[in-house]
Amino acid sequence: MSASKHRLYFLLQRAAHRLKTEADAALSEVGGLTTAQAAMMSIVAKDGPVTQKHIADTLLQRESAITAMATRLLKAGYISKVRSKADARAWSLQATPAGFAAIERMRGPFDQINAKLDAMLTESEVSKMAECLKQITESFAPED
Amino acid sequence: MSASKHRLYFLLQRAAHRLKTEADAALSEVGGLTTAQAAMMSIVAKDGPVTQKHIADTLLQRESAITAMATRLLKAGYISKVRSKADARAWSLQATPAGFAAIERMRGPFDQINAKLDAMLTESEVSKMAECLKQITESFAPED
DNA sequence: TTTATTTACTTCACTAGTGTAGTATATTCT
DNA sequence: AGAATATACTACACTAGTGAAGTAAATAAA
Repeated sequence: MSASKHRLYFLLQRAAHRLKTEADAALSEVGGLTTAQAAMMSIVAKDGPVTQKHIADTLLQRESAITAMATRLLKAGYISKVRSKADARAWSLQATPAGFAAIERMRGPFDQINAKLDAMLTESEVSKMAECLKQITESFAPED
Repeated sequence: MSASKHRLYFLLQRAAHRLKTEADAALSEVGGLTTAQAAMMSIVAKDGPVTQKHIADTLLQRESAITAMATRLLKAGYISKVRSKADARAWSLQATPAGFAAIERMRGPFDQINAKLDAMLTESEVSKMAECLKQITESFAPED
């Protein structure tokens, strides 16, 4: 049991938590977005008008989490939320100019974090890590 | 920028979140503990009577998070909380028999998760991952 | 020995997620 | 077309964390 010997689960959670907290601190300095908000905004900005289901699927989260996050982003003025013309059940979310601006502001801090990661890991370590993390996410996908 | 190209930050958060959700579901079936509670209980059980500060340092979390978690674990009857004899400010937390029993029950599900990880990753991948995750946690330690 | 500072913990308002139970609209099956 | 089912979202109670502001005890400095 190599994974249990190394306590891989614990190490993964701890690293993720530490990195998230650090990123949140860096983002709060330039203002506007938290890392969780940044994750959702990136999808909204990139994939054009999206439904909440699309976001939930991409982030591997529940629809209820997206409802709550959309409410916060709406209140902050970063997204617009109108009924989808194709489906009366669904919403159509889009980034506002203020939303795009907030995404721009967060780029700097995020580049710095990535630079720090690149400084401590070799290129092959990064790509190896990425591969393993993808595999973990896939293998632990719901209902399998 | 290898890390940004691979979106390492995003992959790490997503894998951690997915793994945690899956582990929580598995633990809830045997009953008693969540993964967050399991993390704290492991420390309390292993390191004997501990202060909340010790737990906060080990888990890289704020003292306020530990206060809240200790309250829940106390209510569940998994720990005892008495004043430290050495330091009147501090508490002395210890696992109760019910706490030890809960830890035992969670071992099965956790072994299964580790087995799944071992099945999809080679031993060298696991140890390499562990090393990288430790390095990330250290490099992003507070105040540096 | 007083004073200042640090330390261990608490409280509070907040973000952010799960999971369950609901509503309203779409879709599929006879 | 009508009935059954699936889908998109909401509401709610809950866990779990941050960060700031506070209290009381311990330690260090004067």
